[in-house]
Amino acid sequence: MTQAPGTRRDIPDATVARLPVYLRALRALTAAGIDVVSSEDLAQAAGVRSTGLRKDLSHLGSYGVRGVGYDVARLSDEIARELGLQHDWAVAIVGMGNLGHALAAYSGFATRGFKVRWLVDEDPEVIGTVIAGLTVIGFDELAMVAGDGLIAVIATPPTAAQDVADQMTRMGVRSILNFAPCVLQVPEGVEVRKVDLATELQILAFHEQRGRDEDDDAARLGVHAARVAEAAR
Amino acid sequence: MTQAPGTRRDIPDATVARLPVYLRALRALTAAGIDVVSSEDLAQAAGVRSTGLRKDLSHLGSYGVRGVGYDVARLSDEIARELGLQHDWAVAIVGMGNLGHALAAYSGFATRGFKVRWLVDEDPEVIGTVIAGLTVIGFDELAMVAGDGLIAVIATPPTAAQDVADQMTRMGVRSILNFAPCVLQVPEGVEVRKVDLATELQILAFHEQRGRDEDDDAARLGVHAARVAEAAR
DNA sequence: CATTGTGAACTTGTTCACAGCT
DNA sequence: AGCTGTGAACAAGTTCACAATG
Repeated sequence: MTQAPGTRRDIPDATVARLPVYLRALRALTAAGIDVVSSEDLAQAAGVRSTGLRKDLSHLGSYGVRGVGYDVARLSDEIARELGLQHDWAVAIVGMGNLGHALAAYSGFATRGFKVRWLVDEDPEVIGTVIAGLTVIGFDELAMVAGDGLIAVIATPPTAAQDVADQMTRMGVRSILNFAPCVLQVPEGVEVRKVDLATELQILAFHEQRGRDEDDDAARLGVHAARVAEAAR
Repeated sequence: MTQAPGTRRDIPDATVARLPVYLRALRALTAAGIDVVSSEDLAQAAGVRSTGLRKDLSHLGSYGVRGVGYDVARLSDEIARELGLQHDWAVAIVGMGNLGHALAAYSGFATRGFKVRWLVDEDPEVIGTVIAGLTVIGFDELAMVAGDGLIAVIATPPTAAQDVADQMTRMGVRSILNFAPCVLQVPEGVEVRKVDLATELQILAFHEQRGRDEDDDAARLGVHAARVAEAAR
């Protein structure tokens, strides 16, 4: 079986995770009026190495010109297409606490392919109130209006998160962004990504502690002065 | 040179990133009154495979008992120690917009080893106001009070983020959690972790689109009925 | 004898070196 | 001449199979 036209040339997960970053950098270049960029410069802007960038882009096909670089507009389109961003995706935010509020008001979604279309809560006190121009609805109402391809953002307390996930998957949602600090159990085929603030801080704490120990080692070895000098450029 | 006591047996990054999840699961077990757990059960709770969990824990040392499992309290302590969570870490949140507000009010930090100690903004209108029980201060004031080991959370618009990062690193901060959708340039030795909401959604969009295409393929191949039956268990 | 801990096999991701184009 | 695209080497991470052991 050969590669049919339009067949998924499968792109490594690590590459997919970087495409949004490239896209953002490309959009910034467009805004700056730059329309051709080398892998070296784009890599710099995206915080990766040029050789890795080229390998990533090679998975999408050959859109660069040797000796010249990449056409910014063309590459943007190509990446956007690959990520499925030709049209906007509808997003439902569930859980209207502090975080839910902030997410509802966050302007960064609209410019990057997402339309917050529904705000959901289970508290009757909250249902019906208007947040950031949208009326908060309950699950039953969401179940009636939710279309295909809806992306759910869970911003509830962790105790409620699994129940919310169950309800969402039952109504056909296949993509979930989970802000609740807990592991979600979902049926196969449902993709969950998590954002866990405390976890991120704990990872930083590990490195902070390690850095400290290294400083101790350095001091013991008398390297400290050299390091300070270096830090001062 | 042999492994001195207390020397960094270096733990793989991938393992470090999972330790917080294990810790959370262990704390939940403690709360439930369970004091011994098998790798199988803990892995389930943490959303990983038992064999991977055991490999991860093996990097910390041997704290399990063969034929029995792990002592929940002991393992919790061990992981907390490894992450440097014996004492709380001070956190400064910079940028008091929507997101900054929500983060300042977020209760999930305190219970997991972090104390939000400073709220920072550059707007004179905002400086001096009280948010979640803390008075917002300016950078100059932060520079005077900030001690060693401070963790900075950047919740400013992307245009301000690099400047903030520069100021923070200049005052000795070595750990940054960046919520602004941009790449930060920092000196060597400074650890940056980023949380980018739109990026996460774009990764989900990729999988959502791919799932859709696969459904199309399946339908074309007449596999759809089988899949539906399977999904219904 | 159930369960941990681990070398070895495998898979995925990154870097290097350089051939291939324009 | 300059920059992309890519196979080959290397490194990191995951899974497997099973020996070790309380």
